[in-house]
Amino acid sequence: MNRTYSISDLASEFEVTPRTLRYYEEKGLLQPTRSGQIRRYSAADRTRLILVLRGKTLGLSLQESAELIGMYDPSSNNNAQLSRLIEKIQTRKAQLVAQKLELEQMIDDLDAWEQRSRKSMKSRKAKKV
Amino acid sequence: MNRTYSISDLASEFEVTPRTLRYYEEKGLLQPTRSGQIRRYSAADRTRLILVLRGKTLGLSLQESAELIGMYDPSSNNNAQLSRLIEKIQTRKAQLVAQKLELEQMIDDLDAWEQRSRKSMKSRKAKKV
DNA sequence: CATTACCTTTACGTAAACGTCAATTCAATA
DNA sequence: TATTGAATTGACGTTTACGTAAAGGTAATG
Repeated sequence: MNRTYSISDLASEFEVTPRTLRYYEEKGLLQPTRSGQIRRYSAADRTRLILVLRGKTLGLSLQESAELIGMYDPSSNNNAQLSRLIEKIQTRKAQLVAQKLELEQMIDDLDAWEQRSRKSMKSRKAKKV
Repeated sequence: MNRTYSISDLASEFEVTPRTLRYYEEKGLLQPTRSGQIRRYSAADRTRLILVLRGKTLGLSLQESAELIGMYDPSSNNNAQLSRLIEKIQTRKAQLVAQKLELEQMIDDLDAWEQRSRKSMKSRKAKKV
């Protein structure tokens, strides 16, 4: 129990390079312990890594991810901050929803345009383009 | 009609610098015409700018935005690509939804922890922390 | 006509997020 | 014991997305 991970364990599991993990440590996102010179990553480190990587797919900077993760420190118990965090996420989600609607509008436009095109082609019968 | 915009028009409207607009042009995202040396942005340019900026808030690179915008070229009328685009957006939205759920779980955890803390404090009565 | 207000290009600078050697160390194995 | 494999620490390089002068053109205005 209390399993730990080597740098290559995590690197291969999450398809990042060791360099990336060291960089994240440098930026305070991970805090592996050392057995001698070698880094040993805890389950907590692994979880934080997951959060950082997810943050990236959501377009957050490492800085932002660091802040968000800091807000989920059970010992600090800062629910107010966590609520604000959720608000942020909701805002972002709303942006995505809006964007999606707009794209659907676009595709509808294109559909309509295609329809008209087809019709006018028909009316022009065999006329060449 | 066929209104155009100066670089500072767009810059101030969208709160970016002229440098940014020139950079976007350099990257092929905008294609203003010239009256003499001066750039004149069309409504189409303005629309593309909006899309680029929105892409940014969604965490897309300029490259990615360029690709997506390219997919919405009415003259190309490529509905299949547009559909793929919508899929991408939906995927991203799903990620956000999942993330939000996870955060809500986190806040619930913290709430529960807080509850327990309060209770144990009660049971210890006036014992100092 | 001189100033002001915008615009231009050229070009070097910068922060973030790693990539990519190079030179070592250390432990396990042939 | 020699080698191999994985790890380490520098340290410089790279890409993206602009920032920031510097030096100059142009048009309207006092």
